Amino acid sequence: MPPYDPSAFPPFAVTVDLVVLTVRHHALCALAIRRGEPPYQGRWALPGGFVRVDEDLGDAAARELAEETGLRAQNGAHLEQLATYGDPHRDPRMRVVSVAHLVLAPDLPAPRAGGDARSARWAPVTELLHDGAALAFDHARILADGVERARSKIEYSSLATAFCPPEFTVGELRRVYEAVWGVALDPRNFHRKVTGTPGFLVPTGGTTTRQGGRPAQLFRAGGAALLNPPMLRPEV
Amino acid sequence: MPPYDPSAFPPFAVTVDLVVLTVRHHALCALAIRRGEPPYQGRWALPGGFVRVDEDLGDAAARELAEETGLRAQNGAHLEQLATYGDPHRDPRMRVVSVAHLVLAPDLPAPRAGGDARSARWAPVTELLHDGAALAFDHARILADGVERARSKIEYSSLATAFCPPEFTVGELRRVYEAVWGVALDPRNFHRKVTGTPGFLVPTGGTTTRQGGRPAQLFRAGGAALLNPPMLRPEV
DNA sequence: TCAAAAGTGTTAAATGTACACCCATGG
DNA sequence: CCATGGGTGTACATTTAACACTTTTGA
Repeated sequence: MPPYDPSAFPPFAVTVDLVVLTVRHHALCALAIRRGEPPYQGRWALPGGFVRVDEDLGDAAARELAEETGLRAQNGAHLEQLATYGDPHRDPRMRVVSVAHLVLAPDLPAPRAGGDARSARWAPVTELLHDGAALAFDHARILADGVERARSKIEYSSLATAFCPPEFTVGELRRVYEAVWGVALDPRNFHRKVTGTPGFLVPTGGTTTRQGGRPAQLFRAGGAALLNPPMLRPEV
Repeated sequence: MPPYDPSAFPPFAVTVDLVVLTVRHHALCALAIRRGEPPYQGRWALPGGFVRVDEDLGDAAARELAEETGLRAQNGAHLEQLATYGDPHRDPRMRVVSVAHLVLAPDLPAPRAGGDARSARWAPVTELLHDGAALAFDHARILADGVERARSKIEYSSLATAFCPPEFTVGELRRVYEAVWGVALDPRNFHRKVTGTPGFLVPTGGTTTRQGGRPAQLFRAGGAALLNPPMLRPEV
């Protein structure tokens, strides 16, 4: 790396953007914020903000997440770095490099953006990625990358449990997979598969009938991060 | 995203670092550059440099790759973004955010760094990640992340062919998998598997005896990016 | 009593694994 | 001739996929 010559390499602004995903009403949804000022005033965008001088990237993402949603990354939600976007013209005001992060959260929280519920909402990703939605900046691309990451990662990791409350049933977990992948899964084979994968689920002993029908066992996420064997996504 | 207030958010330097991997002598190797100046003078580091004002991140990575190795990303080599590292103290001089990229290249090229071969070399990753090696900055962590990405990605994508010359044999491809994963694979089952995976390999019609023994068919990489079924890495 | 969701059993097909065996070359 | 790597056949174990069937609740 050559010595730093500020005149040859003007500085950049560095931001974090968040793809916050959850499953609501059997649909994969993302958190969107309505922009109150130019550019892209009035358009929907991903939550995000500037990284502070003394702050690591992951810390900045966690801080923005707490500020915009009240969610704590500790508390069930999963936070990981997604990718970095640095097209010279992605922001018309200046040169901004944005480190996008992916958050997977349970359905519980109601969005709040500075206390103004009208300017933040959960929207189905199909809607946000539709041609007419026209998210601000390159946020459609970032959202699409985040959704793709989530779709592939629940296949070989235990991350699908991050979409569930602390205690959940096999059926609830199955509906997460169905919503994220957009397919129907055989409930009987799914049950055998997840309960047979070591470290994925641990029974809490309790049961619930909140989904109707016969009482279902309650589970919480086991320690395993990687699933072996993986969940198989039905082919396209 | 709030308005940009430069006094509140001092600027960052943005760099790209490169994890350039190849397979030489049955070992997974990475390109290392010896630092000629402080900090970490005399220590080995990953190649990299500052992103220019009007340059996208991928373009900066491709440019650095060409400058430091003569490799063109077009020509067989594979280039993808890896991850971004932004710890406030990762560079003692100033706040630097580095967007690491991963390059997979065939064995052919001899390293050259500004024409000085003594200051650039291919080193086995086991050696570079050994405690005594002490790569500069956080480059050991970046290299480890790149190796892990390569190990998992050749499992479900056709990327292993990026380590091979334009035409290669099944045995040569197998030795790539063995070097990257550090395991021995059954040559017979491997042959059936790769030739049976649609879109992975297309025969060129030629044969070669460069590995000795019976002449082997030559193949080139097929169009498929994702392997279905995936190659299975033998369990640990 | 019925609908709904949970959970178990069973079977056929597909896939993975181990290894015996033959093939075609260079030395 | 023989060592070396290339390639095919085959048998067995494991996994997947489809679906019949039983269980336990609330309405």
